[in-house]
Amino acid sequence: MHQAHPALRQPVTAADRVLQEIQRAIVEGDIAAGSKISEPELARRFDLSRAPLREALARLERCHLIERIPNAGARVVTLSTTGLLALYQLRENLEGLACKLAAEHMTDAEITEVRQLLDQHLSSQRVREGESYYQEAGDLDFHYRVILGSKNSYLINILCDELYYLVRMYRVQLGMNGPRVSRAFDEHKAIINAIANRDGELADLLMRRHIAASRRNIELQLQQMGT
Amino acid sequence: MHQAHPALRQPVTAADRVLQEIQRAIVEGDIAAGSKISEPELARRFDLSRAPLREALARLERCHLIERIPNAGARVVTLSTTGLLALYQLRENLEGLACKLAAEHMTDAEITEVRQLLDQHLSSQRVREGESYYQEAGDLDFHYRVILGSKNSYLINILCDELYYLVRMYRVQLGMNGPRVSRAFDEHKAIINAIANRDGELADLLMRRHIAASRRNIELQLQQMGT
DNA sequence: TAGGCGCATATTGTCGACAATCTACCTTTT
DNA sequence: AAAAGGTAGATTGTCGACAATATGCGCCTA
Repeated sequence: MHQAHPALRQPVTAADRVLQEIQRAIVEGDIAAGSKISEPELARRFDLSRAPLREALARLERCHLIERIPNAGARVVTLSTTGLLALYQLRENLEGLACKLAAEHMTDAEITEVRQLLDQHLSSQRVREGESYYQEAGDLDFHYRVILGSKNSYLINILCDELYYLVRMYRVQLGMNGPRVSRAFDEHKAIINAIANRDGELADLLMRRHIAASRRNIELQLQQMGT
Repeated sequence: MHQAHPALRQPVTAADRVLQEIQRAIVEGDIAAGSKISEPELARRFDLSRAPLREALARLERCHLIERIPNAGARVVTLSTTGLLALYQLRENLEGLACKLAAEHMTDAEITEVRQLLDQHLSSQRVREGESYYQEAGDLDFHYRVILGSKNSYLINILCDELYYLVRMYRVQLGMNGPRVSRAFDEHKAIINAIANRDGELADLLMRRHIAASRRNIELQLQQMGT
């Protein structure tokens, strides 16, 4: 049997469990951005020893949610405009590539599934006008599918395991709901159409634009906050 | 003082030291590709306890040199054609992006340094005609500089910390010396020229071609080995 | 004889304690 | 009074032992 992707795999070890809990806590701001991580404190809080906790911290560092300095401890990352732009710069390129590869490698069945997913989103989105969480979850779901469709394990690993938690953290903590909801759906549709037509070049272009639009939207919000 | 990049930072902790040793051992095939990793054995071999060893293993997994399965242990990665192609596919894109960004962000001083580096390589390469190791080291050095020049920390992290050990492993173990030595130098020159001219688009294109050429070279060698 | 079950062994995951290092406050000196 | 040094406290890094899980062999059964 084919091994499920690590990100989707359910936790089997104590380190896995505490990793997911801390990940959620950091992403949702339950543990404040920029705050110092105390190993003894977290160990007490989650009721386990420091060994599995440190294993979890190592993986948190891997997905850029914390930064560690030897003998000095770990801090939760601080969110910044420059950091966000650097992250989206990379996303634009990597997800563009993912689209191009998805156009080559996705099966017709997988494409059909994504289309069904979008139809689902559309109907549920009509009901919950502008409710940001569902939009976000749906958006991430779409992007996940396309990324997995690239069939490039390194690319999948980077996007799904290492970058997306940070993307979500920015979205949640800077409140990126915005008025892009319905427009994003149309863009998703156009992207999956290009993939279905096996037009990798177009899919690449559309995805880059899609993410660039999202990035501009974020920049505007940040600018307004700054004033 | 600005913190040096992790990859270049000298080891301060026992886990750091053993990480570098095992990294080297795996990359150079001293620990065979595909072989099982025994924690107790390695702990004895490097004369430390399993705690720092496991820390090192976590980081080895991060740079794709080993694969771990919970409760079942770790194996050194197996080298494959499909894996190599997936890796280079990503490199092409990411280093292309790095070039584009380097054209925007590298200082004139940094560009001058890279040019001096290339001149050094050229002279030392004339002496050691076709000696593959030095070529490789020089090549990596050039790529490192350009990547750092992108000034995008996420991109730097992915390329220098997560992907390059595996690239080196393929190069060393599949013996990628080849006749591309002098041609590669010319390509490097062209790339740094484009960066110096602040022509990001061209630098991107040239770097993609440069890596694609390297990839085709590898494919040929693999094909010949397969027959 | 082939296949499946169960136990012995070995390996990984986790724990609590100790050692090494850093941080912060206080003292001392110019 | 400001700066440098030292010391106490806390935190991280490392260790050895125990618990939980997987691997492999022998045995039993069909």
